[in-house]
Amino acid sequence: MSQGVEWGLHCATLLAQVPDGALVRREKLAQHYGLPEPYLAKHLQALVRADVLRAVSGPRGGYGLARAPELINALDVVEAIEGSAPAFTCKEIRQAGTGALSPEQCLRPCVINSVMTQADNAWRSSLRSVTIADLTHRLPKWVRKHNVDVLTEGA
Amino acid sequence: MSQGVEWGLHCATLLAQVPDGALVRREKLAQHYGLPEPYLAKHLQALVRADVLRAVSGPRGGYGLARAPELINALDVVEAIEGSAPAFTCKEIRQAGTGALSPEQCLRPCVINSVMTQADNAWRSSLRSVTIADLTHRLPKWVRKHNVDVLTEGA
DNA sequence: CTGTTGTGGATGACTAGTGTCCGCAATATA
DNA sequence: TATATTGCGGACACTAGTCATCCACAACAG
Repeated sequence: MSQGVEWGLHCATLLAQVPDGALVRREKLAQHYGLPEPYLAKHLQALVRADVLRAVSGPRGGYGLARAPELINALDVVEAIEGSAPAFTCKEIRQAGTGALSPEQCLRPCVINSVMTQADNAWRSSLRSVTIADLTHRLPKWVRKHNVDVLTEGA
Repeated sequence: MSQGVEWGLHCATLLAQVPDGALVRREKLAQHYGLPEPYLAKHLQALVRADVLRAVSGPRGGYGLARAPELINALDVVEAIEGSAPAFTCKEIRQAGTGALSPEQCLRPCVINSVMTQADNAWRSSLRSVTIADLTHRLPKWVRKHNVDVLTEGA
């Protein structure tokens, strides 16, 4: 899995901690976690397109959450960066080779595909059950204070 | 996710269907699903190393299940091929950059890592709950007959 | 108008997955 | 024991996706 997921999750959680939904510049965001700014830009763009973050150009611009942190879950962030395609894709090999089944014999979905899909759904449900707000609340409050202090210093 | 997972799951399920745990040659296995035999060999080797399949060399040799199909679950097969490492790996970016936390401040695991790990566990639990025996039982019996017929013809 | 900031595309390096090949080891049969 | 068959293991290309950077363009505040 792409490390951009970790970046996106951390950035979204961080943006949920700034007071009054203030905007944070990309440079500041990158420096806060020691990330390469040009590449981080790519992932932030994906998050904006997925309506997880909002971006404002120009001076006093930057990034912020597009919605209330209670309305954004971890799956939103992960899918924005990794895409929503399931990790497992059935190639229907049961329809190939000497043991091939005809298309009429394959009206029922492949049992292996079903099992993998079920596992994928369990994974997605787990991520969907956690919101960005949950993530911030699980942080010790002195960590939240630390983050806000770092972000607002020199502002 | 590697397509070898699909191959391994199908092959394990197929081997569970042959009567008396008879061995099936690699060539036969590859032809049954129209797979490239040399590459399939790689994945079969991994399954043997993981004690999912057993292999016998020489004439009358081939592959069979290493254990009873009730004692092999889907996760065993997936991990044998994909490895057991979780898809998400935390790079601890909270300890880097201007917002870095000191190692003493990071005694608690990263909340984002926790969430991803929890989702990963849900995925693994889902796969672990399904055995190879379950997979064969979910197949229509005329499919099982079809597979056995194809495998035993010319034998 | 001007400087600041994000957007989108083009580009390249690097890693992992895909696929093949060949010599070696193991085994059943004559 | 000799031989043919079969799986094992490593070496080798090819491909796709990730990682990373750069630059011209658009949007915006003072």
